[in-house]
Amino acid sequence: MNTSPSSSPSSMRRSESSRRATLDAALDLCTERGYGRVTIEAIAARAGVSKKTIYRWWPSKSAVLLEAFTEMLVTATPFTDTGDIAEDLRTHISGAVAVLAVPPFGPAYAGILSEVHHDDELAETVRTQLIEPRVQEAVDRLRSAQTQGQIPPDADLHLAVEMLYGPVYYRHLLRKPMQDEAAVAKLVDHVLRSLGAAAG
Amino acid sequence: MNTSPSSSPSSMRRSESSRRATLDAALDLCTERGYGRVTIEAIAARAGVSKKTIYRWWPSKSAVLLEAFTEMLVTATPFTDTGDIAEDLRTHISGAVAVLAVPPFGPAYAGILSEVHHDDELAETVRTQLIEPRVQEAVDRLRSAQTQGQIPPDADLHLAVEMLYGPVYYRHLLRKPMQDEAAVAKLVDHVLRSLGAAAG
Amino acid sequence: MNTSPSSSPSSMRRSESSRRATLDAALDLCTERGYGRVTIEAIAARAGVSKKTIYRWWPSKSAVLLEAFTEMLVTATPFTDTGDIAEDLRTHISGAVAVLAVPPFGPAYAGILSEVHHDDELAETVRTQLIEPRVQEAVDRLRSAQTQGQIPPDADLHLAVEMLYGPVYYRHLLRKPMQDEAAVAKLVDHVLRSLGAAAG
Amino acid sequence: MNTSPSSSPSSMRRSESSRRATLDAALDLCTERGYGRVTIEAIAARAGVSKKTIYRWWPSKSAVLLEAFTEMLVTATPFTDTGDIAEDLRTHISGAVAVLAVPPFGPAYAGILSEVHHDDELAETVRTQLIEPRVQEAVDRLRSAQTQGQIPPDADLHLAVEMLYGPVYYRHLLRKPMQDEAAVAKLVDHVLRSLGAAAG
DNA sequence: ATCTAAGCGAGACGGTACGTCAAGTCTTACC
DNA sequence: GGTAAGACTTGACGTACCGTCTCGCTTAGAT
Repeated sequence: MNTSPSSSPSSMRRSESSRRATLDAALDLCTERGYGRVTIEAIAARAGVSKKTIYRWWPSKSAVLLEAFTEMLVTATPFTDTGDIAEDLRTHISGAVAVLAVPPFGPAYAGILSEVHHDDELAETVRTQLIEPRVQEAVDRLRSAQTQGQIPPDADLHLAVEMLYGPVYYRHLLRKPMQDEAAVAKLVDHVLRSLGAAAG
Repeated sequence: MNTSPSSSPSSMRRSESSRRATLDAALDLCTERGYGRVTIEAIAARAGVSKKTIYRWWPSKSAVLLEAFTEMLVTATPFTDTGDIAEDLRTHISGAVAVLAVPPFGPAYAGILSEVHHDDELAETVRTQLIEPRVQEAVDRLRSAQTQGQIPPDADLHLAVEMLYGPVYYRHLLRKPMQDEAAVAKLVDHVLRSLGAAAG
Repeated sequence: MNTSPSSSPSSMRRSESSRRATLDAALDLCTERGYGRVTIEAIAARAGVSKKTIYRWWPSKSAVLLEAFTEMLVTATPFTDTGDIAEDLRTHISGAVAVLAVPPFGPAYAGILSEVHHDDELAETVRTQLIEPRVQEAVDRLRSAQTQGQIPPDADLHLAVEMLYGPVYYRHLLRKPMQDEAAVAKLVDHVLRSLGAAAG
Repeated sequence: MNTSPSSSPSSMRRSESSRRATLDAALDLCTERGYGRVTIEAIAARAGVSKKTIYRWWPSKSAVLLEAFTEMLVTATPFTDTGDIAEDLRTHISGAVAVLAVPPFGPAYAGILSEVHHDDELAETVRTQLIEPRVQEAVDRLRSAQTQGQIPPDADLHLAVEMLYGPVYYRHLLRKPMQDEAAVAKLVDHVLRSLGAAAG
């Protein structure tokens, strides 16, 4: 695992304090003015860091925010195995919904996704650093439920994950986030039922 | 139905030719350079229209592209009623997937969504002009299937629509669009089954 | 003599009320915001007159202000003949200084002069309508003094006029206007002495 | 003496080559299209300099041209002391007339003066950087003549300077520049005579 | 223990686009 | 036909950020 998701000059002489100040300033600005109004210029000014330093270590402002965002997400949506697949999916999805509900993470993530379409490198990073690990965890948990007979052996687990995350993204992007635990539970139930599982 | 989706001064003296040239130029530029590199400046130059005129009738570049995009979408994803709900949902979702697959509409829509999070007015327009009419059509069709007994009477139709559109959006935003008709069919089957419908 | 110093279509159907409203609005705006910030746009709005109408009758905003300014000046600096040339010159120059000291005339005139250098037509109008009549009056009065023996017969009267007006313009343009009657009197004395006249 | 006539950030890091290119481009454009048609936009384009850089160092286009003009004038109108005050004044005034006769300096200066009336900062700069040093030189030279008895001890030297420069400005602004050395000589003679000096 | 090369802050630079303003032209409807 | 209203193209405004580029400075690793 690459412990430094950001990039090039690769040096031990990198200033950790500059890195921290940059990430913090970026999140603060994102909270205050929204993703679209965050600029490298402003991050540098706020962090007391030179623009050059930012450009040395990150390719774009979305990369900065992505790093800050990822740091957060890793700890926020753990995957548990209580033996009850429905319970565990509810916990996981609720965690994701909760993170998106807390400024600045929701807007920041929407902003990052907004640039995925015209930034190939960013798209790659989002997929490999953020999406795939999470999807893999979900698939793994589903597969374990499968071996325990809670889910039919021929179920399409990747489709299931998409049916779980899809509505979450859909609502987040249209700014009508999932309201409560009940909505999440209902979604999880439907997805499990669509796989042919016994009702939750 | 609002016949003039764009905005303020409201006048009969508005030049239709300027409006057309603007929308066309916007889409062309979106194809050529991608949403992120479209600028009002460039649209104006390409359309042979003054920036002032654009600013007079639209609040932002996303509003311009949204209008162009909406014009297209209205005719591209009609709702049919063949009596077979699975068939009709497949047709509709496939239409949406197909539109998103054709440049410049896919990138344009991703770009528009990307600004929904920091542009309240745009968000409102997207929801009322674009999303809700389409969702309503889908819900209507599902309800009709419900009265015909193809779907249980207590099914949550709005959730169903979200489970259909959700993965489409999810994949579009992560740039892994639905590959083929089979994938769409599988999704539709799962959603219907999650509602407790008889298998497709 | 051309009674309508402004220009082209020459019609009896011209609206006098529009003309008045335009000139008044122009002077008002000149007082309020200074010559540089007067615009045709603003004059039209203030006067309740269409831009087209202004462009129909005047070639530029300086032409508008020049017409308004000239109307005023005609009556403000009369030439008297008390028999005492020094007295009469003092009266005349003091009149000119006084007009320039009253907003909006001073700034307006400075503004008009400022465009003389890149507007040939305006330059011509300023010279023939404004400067030359006034210079001629001064020369005439000096000549009359000459025939009365108050000034030597070989004196260069045009140079004298320039030595009188020169410092007035010089100070006006550098925004250090003549302070008082005494300064004017001193100037007149010096000019007369430079001509070889008996001391005032 | 202020070695950096232009303004604010005051830095050693300023690019001299940008400064030169800007001043040169400004004068060139002034020659080609006249003061009124010179724009910051065009200066920047011609000089290969960014607009930001111009705005960083000068408050307005007149300030740019003033700096260029001042550089020229300093060397063009030196003050000599041949012992003959009339001779020296003729030399000085002829120098000023000559500079104004050479495009782009005459039109540039008229343009600058044209903005003195609605630009307080510019007015201050023109007075302190351009006018007063020159006036002071003239007054000094006149005072030296005074101590040598060429001019009466009670003569008003500042008035004399105004009588010299006044007609030059007057004629320049009305675009009837002094024609020749003889005209300048005549003016100088009259001014000296007005002071009570012995005839030239 | 001192070189020395890197990272660093600061910020000037050439650019692109922004959103606004006014210029001057043109069209529509009124009188 | 002159007029008020106002949409239109053009082009400049002054500002904000972009990403690149010196500058000196500090600072850690290698000499």
